[in-house]
Amino acid sequence: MELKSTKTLSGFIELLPAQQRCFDECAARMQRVLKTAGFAHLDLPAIERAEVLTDKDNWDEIETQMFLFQKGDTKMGLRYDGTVGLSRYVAGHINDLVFPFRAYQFARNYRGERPQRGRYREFYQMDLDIMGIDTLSENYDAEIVATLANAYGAVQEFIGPVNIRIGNRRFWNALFEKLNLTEQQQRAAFILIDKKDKIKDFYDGLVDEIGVDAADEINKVFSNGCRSFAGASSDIDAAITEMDNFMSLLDSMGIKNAKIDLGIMRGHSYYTGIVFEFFLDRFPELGAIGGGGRYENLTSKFSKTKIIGVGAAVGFSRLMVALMDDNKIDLSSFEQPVKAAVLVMGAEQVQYAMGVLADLRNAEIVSVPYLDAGKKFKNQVEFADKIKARFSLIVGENERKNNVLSVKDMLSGTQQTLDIKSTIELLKTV
RNA sequence: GCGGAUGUAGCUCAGCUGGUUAGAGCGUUGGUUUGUGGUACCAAAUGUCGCCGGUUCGAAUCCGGUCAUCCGCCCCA
Repeated sequence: MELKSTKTLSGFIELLPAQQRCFDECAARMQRVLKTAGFAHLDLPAIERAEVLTDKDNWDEIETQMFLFQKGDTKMGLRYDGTVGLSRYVAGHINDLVFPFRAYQFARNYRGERPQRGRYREFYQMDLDIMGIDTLSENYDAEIVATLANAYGAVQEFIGPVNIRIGNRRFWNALFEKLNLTEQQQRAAFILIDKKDKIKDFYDGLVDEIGVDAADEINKVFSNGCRSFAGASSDIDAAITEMDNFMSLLDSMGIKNAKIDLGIMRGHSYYTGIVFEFFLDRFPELGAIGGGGRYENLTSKFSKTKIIGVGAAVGFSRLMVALMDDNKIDLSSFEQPVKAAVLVMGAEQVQYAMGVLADLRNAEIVSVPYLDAGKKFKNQVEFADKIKARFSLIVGENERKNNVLSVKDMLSGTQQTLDIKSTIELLKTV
């Protein structure tokens, strides 16, 4: 019989047990930080109506980017990030929620694009957002960034320290206005600035799009800093003041690893104010490991009420898989979860062994039995060794008759005979 | 959608200037007197060499096509 492939579909991820434990631990720690900051956990549907996911009508074109399908007359698709579903959710439950509304999601998202390194078709993303009706203070922007920084801080022992770069769309909009750029020129300039670090002919490209004079002004932002434009216009001043305020709020919350970098743009067109990206100090080559910003009008297609938000997303799978694949995370602490392997020598001992197992578990000792009692004892010890059990608890005829256990220390190889109570005491102290 | 690379045992790969029964390491199973693992030694099992076609006396090896995977673009809603 021909064997079927055991490989996952391209772009899909699965982890080995130790990796998964590490993944779960990091996910739990980061979520705990968000819960402490009062973010409500939302677990929204993975499938949305196609019209929620896209405004485009060209089914063939968007099918290359998303997973779309049809049941009866309903076109639907898998969500590609948390923001779209959240917008629908908030707009739909506007009377049931208290604003400013803060929520986080930790969920799988799906993209239909062709996979490549660090880009998957199915991945976990952590989204956190604060949304307000009509107004939402820019002070929340700082709170979002500080909260996310703390979430990364909770897993610092695995991923190392992060640094934060802060951009500001408002500043650029004000500058573009001042430079009298057309809408088309603004869009072109946006894209070039966003890709600034990736492309070589940044300046030449700018000149092509918006002319020498404007290109020189934009270059000045990167050479002399945004402050050199102080007084150029009231909008520019307001943007600079906004950034100053933002940075001092971060400082108040103990976040010292942030700096302004106006090259940070973010690809999404919906951002309107502060934008930010997080990077790893130790592995800058991984690129942004999370980011976000302030947006407006994201819910306009669902509600007439104006909802303003600031949010962030963490590419959690991408981050963890990139680090684990290159052995940048030490998994040794995740490889030894079993405290006791209960080895059973002969079917007559099974009943006694099961009682021992229940006692161990009541005492919250992670314990695993080997219940093929007819197997050679050698195989049983080998099993205990392979699962890296700290102790083997041997149950043979003698042990059962005397109501004791042979407790073998798998590191030293030494062995002693103890009753169940003393065994549990020993295991709890190790 | 475009470009590059790769497809050989469960896994990682060698073999590829064409030539008898296709190899290694790891893993798996069994054994080294059967109540004791991590080391060592011995042995065994497993492949239509991705698929289709062509060249040839002869193809894992050369050529064409196709599919798949990986990498890089495009795209990034």
